[in-house]
Amino acid sequence: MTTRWLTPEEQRAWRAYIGAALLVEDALDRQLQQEAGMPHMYYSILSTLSESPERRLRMTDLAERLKITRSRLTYAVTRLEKDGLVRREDCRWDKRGSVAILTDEGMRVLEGAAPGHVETVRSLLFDRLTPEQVGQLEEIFTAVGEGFQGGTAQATGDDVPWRRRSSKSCS
Amino acid sequence: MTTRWLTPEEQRAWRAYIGAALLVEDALDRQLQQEAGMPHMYYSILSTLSESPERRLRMTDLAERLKITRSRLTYAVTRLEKDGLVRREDCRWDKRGSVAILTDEGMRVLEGAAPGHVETVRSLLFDRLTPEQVGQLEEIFTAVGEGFQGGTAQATGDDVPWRRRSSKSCS
DNA sequence: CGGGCTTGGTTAAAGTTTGAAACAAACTTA
DNA sequence: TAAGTTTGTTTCAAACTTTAACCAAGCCCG
Repeated sequence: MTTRWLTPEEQRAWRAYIGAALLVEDALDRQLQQEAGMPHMYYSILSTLSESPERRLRMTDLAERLKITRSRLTYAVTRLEKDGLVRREDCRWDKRGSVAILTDEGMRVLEGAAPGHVETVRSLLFDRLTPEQVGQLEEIFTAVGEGFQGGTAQATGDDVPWRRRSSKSCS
Repeated sequence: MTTRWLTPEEQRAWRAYIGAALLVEDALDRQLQQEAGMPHMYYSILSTLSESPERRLRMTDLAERLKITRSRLTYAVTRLEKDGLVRREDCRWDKRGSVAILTDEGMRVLEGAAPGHVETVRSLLFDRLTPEQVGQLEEIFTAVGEGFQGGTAQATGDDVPWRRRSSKSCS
């Protein structure tokens, strides 16, 4: 089949998106690196843990929510553990498993970094959008995200490497 | 001043965006790594060069268009040069400068990879959006991107590290 | 029970990105 | 024009990500 190239509108949208998304992530990383000494993803790890019951989550669940690989998470948690912001514990129900737990210190650091982070997100993104656009943004990326639930694979109807299964809480 | 936290709508939009953007970038990287042996950013470098007059661009201009640091670009171009896809030449007008040039081999590789890449972009993004949403996407990220033109700096009205100046073409 | 497959998590090596110097050419200006 | 500053690019080390094993614990079924 002959390639369906992008239409001019699609090209403009794609370029605007790719460029701005990169700038936003960079700015976010820089801001958090300055004020909290960690990149955005690490902040997200703390943040996700803080919202979980007992501030704890199994590694696989955490990876799944953050949409990152287990290996990447292992590395990150090891670093955060060294910094005393997260602690690991063995899962009592499944001896293979381990749980990441946000420490009090981690909670403090998170709370200290949150205002600056939110302010940045706001100034980069929401301050520039109308309320309608905020709604559109949500719809667009919800739609895009859903594409990853059912195995969209391209040309070669391959196996889907991004889908992940779930596991019991193990609180 | 007390923090202006995100509203529930903003939170939903932010989460949908962060998650999906990550998945998209990952999928793009994986697809290009498979089919072209390079990450998305490297592909963008080739692509940008291919659209420039004489397929050449000064390092700084290239970095600016791609919204990446010069250092990152240097590393990438060094690798692409090793692979024979790009060639460097000294700038005749400004002896400090150097130009990156897409080689014929680079052009071939790019052309070979383009269809698969476009197909992926389409299946991940545009196939899931209505034409109106494509328009909204462009507007949203154009607005966001414009925020980086005038120095938006946050809380501490600091110096702006992302703004870059321009330089002569040096064709 | 006892292989053999799957799952949860880590590890090692290679590749990439970052951020702060280092350098050298170009510009400014006294 | 020498001294100081800015600009274009590279370099280096440290931090991070990826990929592909690897290992142990659960699971399945004859």
